[in-house]
Amino acid sequence: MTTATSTRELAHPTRDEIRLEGVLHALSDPMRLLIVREMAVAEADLACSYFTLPVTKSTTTHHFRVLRESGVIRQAYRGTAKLNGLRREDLDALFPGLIERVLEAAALEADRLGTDG
Amino acid sequence: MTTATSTRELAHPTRDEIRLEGVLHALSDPMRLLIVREMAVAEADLACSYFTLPVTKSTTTHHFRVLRESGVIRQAYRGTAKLNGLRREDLDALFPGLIERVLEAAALEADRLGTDG
DNA sequence: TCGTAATTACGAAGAGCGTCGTACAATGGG
DNA sequence: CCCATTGTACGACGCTCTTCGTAATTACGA
Repeated sequence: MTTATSTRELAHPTRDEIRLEGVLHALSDPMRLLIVREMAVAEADLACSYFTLPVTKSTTTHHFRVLRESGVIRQAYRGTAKLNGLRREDLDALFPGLIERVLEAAALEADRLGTDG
Repeated sequence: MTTATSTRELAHPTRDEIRLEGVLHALSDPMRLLIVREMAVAEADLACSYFTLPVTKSTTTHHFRVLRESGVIRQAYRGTAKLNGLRREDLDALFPGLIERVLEAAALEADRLGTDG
């Protein structure tokens, strides 16, 4: 109802509010791990529509929200799109090296299983 | 029914059967993370009764099983007790450095939050 | 053999998760 | 102004999870 154009704000946990258990849980889902892996290799933030997951848009929205609310990613509106990016700095400050190891482990497992990522 | 004394066998996933998502999920529960943290600082394998968790024994058994079936720990009977130990070699071979980072992150978070582990 | 300590099995309650479908909202372009 | 694009809200379904209580199992020791 406010007159501002892009007032759509998204709730993010502050760095202090991020919990290890929440991050691990967020990463323990195959779809979300896939999202995070694609996001990690990207230089810039990506729109949700960039990710082509074998689930509906509703489900995709749900997974993005879980990732955001756990502190793994940051989301911001830009026009009709919503840009997503890893919160690398926050995660590395809280859990040094953790994300890198998870990404590396995911890549190794993908190779090992012959699947992709 | 067999005449052997300690035939009680426990099903463990082979190294190849361990999945990253399963490991992350297993570690995403506070109780299980607590168990793994205590196990990590121990030199030898520990009995279930060593761990004093704020849940009942039934629940503790459940968590140990989740950890075993995800490949995080190994369990073996010895008398009336059941000894538990981290599968460090398997985990490090599959996901190099991952467990160490998780343990380190858990310790950092415990310090940060003033809780313990 | 009997008792005790350690752990499991089973069933159940309650909550949460992943998924979907449909209807809705916001933005930008013609 | 209308429409296409992008993403959300809501309700629902089935499944899994965490937790418990109680009964049962196993092994050791007296």
